[in-house]
Amino acid sequence: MENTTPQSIALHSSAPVNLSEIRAHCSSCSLHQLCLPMGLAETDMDKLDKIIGRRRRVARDSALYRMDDPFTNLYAIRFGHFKTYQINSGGQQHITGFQMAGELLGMDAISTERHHCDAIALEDSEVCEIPFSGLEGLFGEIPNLLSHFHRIMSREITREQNVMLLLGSMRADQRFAAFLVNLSSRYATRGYSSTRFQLRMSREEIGNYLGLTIESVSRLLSKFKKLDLLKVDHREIELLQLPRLKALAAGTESCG
Amino acid sequence: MENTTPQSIALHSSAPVNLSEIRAHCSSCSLHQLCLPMGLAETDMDKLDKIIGRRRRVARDSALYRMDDPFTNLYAIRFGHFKTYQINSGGQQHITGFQMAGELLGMDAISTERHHCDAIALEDSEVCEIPFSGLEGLFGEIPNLLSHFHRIMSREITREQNVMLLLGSMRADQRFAAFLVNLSSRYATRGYSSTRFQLRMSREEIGNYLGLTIESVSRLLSKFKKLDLLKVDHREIELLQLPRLKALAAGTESCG
DNA sequence: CGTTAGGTTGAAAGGTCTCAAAGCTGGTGG
DNA sequence: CCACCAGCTTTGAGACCTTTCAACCTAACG
Repeated sequence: MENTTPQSIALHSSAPVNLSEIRAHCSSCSLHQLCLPMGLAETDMDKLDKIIGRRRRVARDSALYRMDDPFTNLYAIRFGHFKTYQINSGGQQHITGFQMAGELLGMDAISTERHHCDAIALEDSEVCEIPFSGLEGLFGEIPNLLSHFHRIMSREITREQNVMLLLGSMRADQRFAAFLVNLSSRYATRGYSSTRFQLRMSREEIGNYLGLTIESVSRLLSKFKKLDLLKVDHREIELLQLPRLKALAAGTESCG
Repeated sequence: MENTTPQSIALHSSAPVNLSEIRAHCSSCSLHQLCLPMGLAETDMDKLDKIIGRRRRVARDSALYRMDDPFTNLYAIRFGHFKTYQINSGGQQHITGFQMAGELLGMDAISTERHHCDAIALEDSEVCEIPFSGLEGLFGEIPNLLSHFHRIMSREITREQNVMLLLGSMRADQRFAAFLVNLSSRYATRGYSSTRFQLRMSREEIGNYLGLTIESVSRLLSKFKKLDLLKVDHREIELLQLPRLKALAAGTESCG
């Protein structure tokens, strides 16, 4: 049996993180049309490569960073999934997002130079460390990089506004449908199936994110199954009627 | 009676916006330690002045921009208050934020070059138009401006995460307490009283923002009044026990 | 002084949560 | 190979919180 896949390396090592000191190369990365270097010329991508730190493995359930950690790097996800959550003063956590390959983590830390949330790997994952000071140094040289960085931050703002919309004005079934539709489209842009995928998070994590209890999520899954909107087997999901799910999320259609 | 105050100009003119063509000057603006030019040297502030467009009046209830409007400017609020809201596919609106003097509007439009929400003045207000292309041109020249801009965008991300926390995991009374405490601290940083201020938004708008009905907001006000946490007279509010309100928002204390 | 918009209050309904129990699955050890 | 356990999930019943629906109030305004 081969022992060289990322997962196996992480699993067989004693240390859960920082396993890989391999330098990252944007130009050879399959995600570069989705990630920070999007649209960059080859020469500019090389410059970006020079400032990018090592690739870093993060084993399942371990932290990429924790709240209040000093901010030095942004992280681009190479593969795997993460969740980010805040802990309120009552001690309970609330998940603010699930992130997947090609997405950038840590932007909320720029303002105070400390991370505002915990970022935990949902499965064995790998990220590129992007030292922010190095990135700032490149902005003057590569205007395209700067403007794309602004677009990424702006997109994060609109993403969060959509979640506010979801939490502030949708019923439980709408929220859950919107959640599934959102995952679906993100997998689609990554070249995966928009109708069959694996949930990387537990029911509890889904509920926490959507402002629902685990029982409500479970009931909604059962209800959607009964309505033939989807099939579930553990975390394996197949969306049978994506259009109806979209209509449900939009509030156009109701599931009495 | 004088007819030269910002309000009266706006009120007596036929056109609701674009009344003022006076060029803005950051250095003479009382908000420059709160706003985009924060921490800038005098000479850099002058450069910023050169690219900043006119000041623009926005009469109460009229739009600074609308969803899908093409994005050309960011806006810094000089005085007055705004609300921003999204409209979901069902046609109902959801308020994503209330903005006040010194805060920046429009950052969510950078990613798609179209505005993602409506921005409506809650009272007669004035903003500085900041052409984004001009701002981008300055970033290379003034690194401090760029890094402060990044801090502002990052702060917007954390602000929204806090709202997600509020909507996703707080009870109605906690939400309302958190809302009041938030306003209180923002007025405090602007040099106003942290305990006495005027609500610029209707009960309906508060409820919409907090994911509650107008009736719930009204009941919470009555409840808080009964508990001697505050006094209300229409939109005039006095917080009588800010510490207890903070404890309520934090979930440390409960109001049975 | 009637009208209107915004706000308050009450009673009933509804949705989601809480609590509880049971089912399923994968891992462990005999 | 099977029994057993722990963790996650599902399902049910009742409670609770917030909403809905309705009536009433108040201030502003023509």
